[in-house]
Amino acid sequence: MVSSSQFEMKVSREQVAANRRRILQAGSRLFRARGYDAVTVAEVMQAAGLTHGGFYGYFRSKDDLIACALSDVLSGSAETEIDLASYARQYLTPTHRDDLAGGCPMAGLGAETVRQTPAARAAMTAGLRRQIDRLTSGAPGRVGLERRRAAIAGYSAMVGALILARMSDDTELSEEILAATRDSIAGKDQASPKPVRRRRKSTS
Amino acid sequence: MVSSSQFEMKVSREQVAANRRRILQAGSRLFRARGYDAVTVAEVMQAAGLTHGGFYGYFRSKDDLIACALSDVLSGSAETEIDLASYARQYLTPTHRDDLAGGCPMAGLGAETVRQTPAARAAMTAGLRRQIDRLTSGAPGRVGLERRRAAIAGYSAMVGALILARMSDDTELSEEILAATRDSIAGKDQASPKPVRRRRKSTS
DNA sequence: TGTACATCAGTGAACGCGCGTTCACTGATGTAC
DNA sequence: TGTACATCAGTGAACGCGCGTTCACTGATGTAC
Repeated sequence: MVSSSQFEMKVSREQVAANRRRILQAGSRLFRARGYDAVTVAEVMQAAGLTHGGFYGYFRSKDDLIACALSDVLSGSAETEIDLASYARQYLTPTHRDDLAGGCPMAGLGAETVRQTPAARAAMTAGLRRQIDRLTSGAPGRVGLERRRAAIAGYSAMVGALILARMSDDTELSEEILAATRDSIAGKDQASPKPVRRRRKSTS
Repeated sequence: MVSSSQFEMKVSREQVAANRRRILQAGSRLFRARGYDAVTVAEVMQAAGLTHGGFYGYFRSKDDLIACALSDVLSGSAETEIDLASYARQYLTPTHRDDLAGGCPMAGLGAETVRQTPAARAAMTAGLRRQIDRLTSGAPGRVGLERRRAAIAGYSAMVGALILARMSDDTELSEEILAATRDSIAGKDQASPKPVRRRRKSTS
């Protein structure tokens, strides 16, 4: 097969790219909401507006989709720094807790990803590394190492608290977990150390 | 059916009770190691030394086993208090990270339990509540509320850090997460505020 | 103590269902002349 | 510009497999006389 001109079939290619994007997003949302195993290839395709048979024109397998969907959601700009305190204040909210599908992939899928493909774990690890870096620049501390430690411990607390808050079947306990961890990171009494820097609603 | 004397069939009943205990323990370990969905009823029974058909003499369904197994592992003595700092020091270790089957159920199964039966969530919530109470008495702080907040935030950080450390495919990052969170809770420079009080190796 | 009977924990084959994956086909899009 | 042909994204039926669950059966344990 001779390689075709790169301007042939322009429209089709855009359509295909758009479909791929829709499959990735549908997969990402469904996986976060219900876990890897419980989500069906057919469901993902239906959510993307296609039939299940076409799936293998886009991905080699369900595992491939998982890895690609993770890479996709987690690939944010590594540049922008985030203020740890203000991030915690938006992360540890009932809104985020109840938004499984649109919420943080680390909290929703981190625990299950240990048993996934190396590619899936690699995608997650890369996302985690990026997130830590972004939080480090906006963390309190004199030295870089101190800020990095605060970022790691703070992010761990956020992820853990969100998971425990989601798990609890008692609303009061659930909200207590969010509030306690939020206050512990962002400071209940002490004012936020830096002016709040707004980020997108609730992801990675 | 007339209720039989409570001393009839003594041996059989003990055998049955022992088998039930073995099934619960095998289930608990397998679920923690591989997640609810990936574990087969037949596998659990084989691990308990039985064949799969006998399962329904012990439990009504796989979901029933999940709830009972969770209740079983999480039912520790609520009385004993735990020192937060020393608990963190044994919780956030590579040993615990690598011991999926014998490790903390909250870290291993917490995230997946959101989508489980009400009974499973209730068992987990009860276990979490007990754990928070035990950690509260051994947490730093002047007032009770302050100690409780430290216990919740500290435990959240432990669970989150263990999950993130397990997820990472890079050993260096994984151990950095454990160390950073451990130091953040237990104090790297400041001495532990209370004498270390030994607890069992690594559970709940 | 000995013998016939009842109970019931445990066995393993079988059933039904759902899911990942395959494949022959369709029909719209774009190409060649 | 118009017509015949090639490509290939998408369709939906079908396949195979594994899992939860059921069920007729076995055989050891304990009971009754």
